Amino acid sequence: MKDKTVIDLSALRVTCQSCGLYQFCLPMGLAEGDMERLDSVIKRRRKIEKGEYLYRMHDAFSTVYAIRSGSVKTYTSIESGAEQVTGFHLPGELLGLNAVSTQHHTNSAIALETTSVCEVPFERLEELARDIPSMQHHMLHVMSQEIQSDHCQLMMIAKMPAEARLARFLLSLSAHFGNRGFSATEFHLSMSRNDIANLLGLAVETVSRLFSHFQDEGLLSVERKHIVIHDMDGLMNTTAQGSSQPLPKDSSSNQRP
Amino acid sequence: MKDKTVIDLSALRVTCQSCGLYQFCLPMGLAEGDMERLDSVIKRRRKIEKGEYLYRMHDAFSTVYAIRSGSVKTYTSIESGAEQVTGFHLPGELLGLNAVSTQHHTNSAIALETTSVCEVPFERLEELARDIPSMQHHMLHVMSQEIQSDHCQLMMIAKMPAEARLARFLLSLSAHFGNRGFSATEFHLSMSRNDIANLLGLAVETVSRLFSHFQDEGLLSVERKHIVIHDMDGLMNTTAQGSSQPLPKDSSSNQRP
DNA sequence: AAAAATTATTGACCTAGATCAATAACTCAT
DNA sequence: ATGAGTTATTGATCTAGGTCAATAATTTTT
Repeated sequence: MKDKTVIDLSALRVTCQSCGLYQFCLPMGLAEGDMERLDSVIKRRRKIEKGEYLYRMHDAFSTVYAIRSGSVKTYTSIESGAEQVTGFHLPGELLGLNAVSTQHHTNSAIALETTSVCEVPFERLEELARDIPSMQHHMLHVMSQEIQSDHCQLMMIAKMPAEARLARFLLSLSAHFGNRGFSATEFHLSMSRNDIANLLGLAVETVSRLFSHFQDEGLLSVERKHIVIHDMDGLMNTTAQGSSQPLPKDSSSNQRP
Repeated sequence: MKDKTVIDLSALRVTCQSCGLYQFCLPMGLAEGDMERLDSVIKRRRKIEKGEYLYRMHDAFSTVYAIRSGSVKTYTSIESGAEQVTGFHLPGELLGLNAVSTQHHTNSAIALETTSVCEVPFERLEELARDIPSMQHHMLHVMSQEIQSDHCQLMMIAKMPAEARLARFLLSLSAHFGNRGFSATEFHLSMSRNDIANLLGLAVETVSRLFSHFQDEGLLSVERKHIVIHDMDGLMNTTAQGSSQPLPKDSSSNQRP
């Protein structure tokens, strides 16, 4: 039986210090006083149910979002109707900054499960960034990371075989969870096979077959969305399409899994 | 016969106002006084011969580069030796910002032809950005644009057939030149077929065949690196793999709000 | 200016992964 | 619980584009 008051209390106190993720999130590296200024700017905490949108492509841009819990899929689409998943986003990640240049969102963000986010008005954040050098730097840092991770994704889709792409995807998820104190070898996929396939530029069927194949090889166990990695090194080896294995680093403190 | 003194004079005066590209470049939208402050920060003008590196992957990051003339190819590589071209960069573009997060470059930038760049020490730029709101905004703007263009590239490689990828590539070059007052229908490719293929995630042979194919269709003439587009609409149609044609927008016609 | 090296084109063939199709397993609304 | 609608798995086939190979055009080196 749960004590409702505890839940309500935590919901009321919207402070970064009280959030377990603050060292991965926006306030990363801020001095105490600056963190309070940031707190005063964070509008509120919002709860998003599975399938709800955080924002949609073409929406006016005014707010960036920090994920507290849950997970979010972002994707762009073109007129022809084709969609491209651009990433899955986990707690601590900052979403929406890439709309700065157009002033409207160029992708949609939809919750993959019940998700809680902090909303930060971008204008206020820009003001803060002027006064707090480390905040300004952090925003550039976050965007720079996103670019790097996009380049990595590009390379993966353009140059690596299907097997290596899925292995890398799983390893990066694993690293992400590991970094945050969760199990790196056993976790839950909040996204569908379809979404994974789309992100990796593959057909669903290929992803399905690869999961089965990895399982047959004894590299992992997969049962629907539950993954247990048995042979991390083995998985890594499959990501090396040439000779030496390129270890996948957690694009961590932020960005894509 | 050329008058050397004119050339020397323009080389001496390192001011943004005197540069034909200033409305596409870093000083975009700056007030006059602010532009002078920017001028005082720009270290020098550097000339890079074809094949020389502006910077290499893993180099320490200290400087961002604005291209004045010529063109630059950026690419990342992984341990296995595979390389991924991440972009071709033309006058007015700003290079290097994506190294902010790691403090060292994660890609290499090599000149495709004789190229002239302005060097801006990043630390000084960060300082300026604190004092000049529109400069801070512009830096975020540039990075946001880069992310959007990477997402577009991702979508292209993951979802579009080879023909559409090359057509889009040519159209975006065309738009870029058009925007800068050059011919949108006749231009020179400074990059090799190999580089184009790499950027688009294709084999050289495929690119070659597609050029021939486009020519057979009467869409364009190609002679080595010289391109003349005859049927812009026709080219656009080939980029629509489904139904309606997604018009390619120039990746770098920066508009400040 | 000739030789060597690089870059581009074209053809013949082949394969990784897409597509099509048929179940099976799960989710959700009633 | 029950049926409708998803989502996942597996097999059979097909194809876009990759690979291999030969040649030509161009650039670079000597």
